[in-house]
Amino acid sequence: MAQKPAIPKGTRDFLPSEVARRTYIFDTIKSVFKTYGFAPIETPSFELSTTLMGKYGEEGDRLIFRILNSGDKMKKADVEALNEGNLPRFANSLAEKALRYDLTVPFARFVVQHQNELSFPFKRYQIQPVWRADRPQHGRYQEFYQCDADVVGSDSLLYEVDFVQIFDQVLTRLQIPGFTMKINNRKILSGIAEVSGEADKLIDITVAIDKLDKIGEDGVVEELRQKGVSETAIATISPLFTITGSNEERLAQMKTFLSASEIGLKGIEELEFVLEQTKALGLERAEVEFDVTLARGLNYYTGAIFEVKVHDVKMGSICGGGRYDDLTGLFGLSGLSGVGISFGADRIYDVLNELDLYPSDADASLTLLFANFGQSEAAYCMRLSKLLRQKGVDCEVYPSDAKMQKQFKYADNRKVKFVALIGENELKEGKLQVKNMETGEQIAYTEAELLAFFTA
RNA sequence: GAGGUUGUAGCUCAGCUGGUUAGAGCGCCGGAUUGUGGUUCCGGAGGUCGCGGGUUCGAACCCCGUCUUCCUCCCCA
Repeated sequence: MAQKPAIPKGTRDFLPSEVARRTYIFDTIKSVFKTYGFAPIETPSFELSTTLMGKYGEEGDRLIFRILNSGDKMKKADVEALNEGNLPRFANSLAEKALRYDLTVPFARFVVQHQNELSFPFKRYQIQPVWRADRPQHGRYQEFYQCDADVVGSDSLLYEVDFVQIFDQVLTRLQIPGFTMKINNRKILSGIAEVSGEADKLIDITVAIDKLDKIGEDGVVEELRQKGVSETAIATISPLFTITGSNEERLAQMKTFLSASEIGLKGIEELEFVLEQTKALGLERAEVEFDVTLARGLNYYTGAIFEVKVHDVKMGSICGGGRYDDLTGLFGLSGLSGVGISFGADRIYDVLNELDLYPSDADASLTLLFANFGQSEAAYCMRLSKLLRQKGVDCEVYPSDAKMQKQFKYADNRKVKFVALIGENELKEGKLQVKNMETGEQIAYTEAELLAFFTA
């Protein structure tokens, strides 16, 4: 071994026990999605650059992994653009393909492309990896799995209500003890910008107030100034920083604040509906909080905005989502409203590891190991294994007649539930020894009894 | 993309102002126990000190570059 092999930064390997835990997470999410009527689709891991570029804001483009053209296509490089200093155009000429950055934009592309094969409202879920050329940090990877559920072709707020239930169901089933679902509405943010007289600075304003809990009131004011927001506008916005009380009380205060803004009041109305319906349905573990400062960077959201954070753990949001009225419009099909959510599987995996929340059978391994006592005994065990496997029992025969100590140690490491000891004597007497590795108890069975025991 | 930080055995980490042959615990392998694991006891193997260059009589330690880790921004799952 000349040099130790390595994997790229921000990626990870998963051992069998780790994959078992991740499978448990994926299966939990899938089963809930399914009960709400979502069906799975898949899209390619990479898309045409033009499909992705420009869909995630200025910062987003920087974080998209580009795939270098190969072979003769390299000759298509736009050297002129390079000389002119137009790096984006030069990059586009070098890389016609890019790894997907999220699952929502490819889904919008998918819907437009297959519009005549789908019936609307179209509900799909999608669990696949995405890639971001971000600087890795705790809970931040360059390759990670998103678990998305979206519905397009309906502007019904009942779907927002469903998604709130889905967040609650999934995270409750995963045994996460406490988590808060923050909810806001982009129309309320538009209303704020409108009321302050800076409607054209909507993005700057929302990005700034989104940082309230991080940089504080003074920090937000400072950032607003830097972005060129007027002092009168800042003075108008400032009272929002100190809004408190229950969701109902906050909504009431916002209603007053936005009384002059039609779009703002529309946002309040939508949010009220979702919160009322949610209250009527009830929640298991989720706490719902209306947070005016919740903005979510994605600039395609137009209505509800969601974010979920786990209590008492140092981790960014584990889920996000929202409504986007015209995402498919970017690909030439307008008039379709969509709403969706995303579970960050890798962050959930990290949280569950940190809080040690896996059920004991999440990493269950082999059910039965046949100890190997030699050629003829092993041959008998192989026949018995085949019978058991046909009944769906997972089992295997130890590959060589090594010392019992070694065979048992192997069984122990593999977390095997039972070890069968079938040597010369057992075969002669027709008494097959089966040891329970947890209790240490050992029982002799006839072949028929053994088959019955494991297939019962 | 900006600034900082980390890297020593499979894992977690010691290693003094630069000074012989780089250590420990756990794990691994073997034995005590030739048909019984998870406990105990005894023994053993295992390291180009992330990589490349430089300074020095001498570098795990100092300098430069690079990769990686974690952190703060940016942004986000």
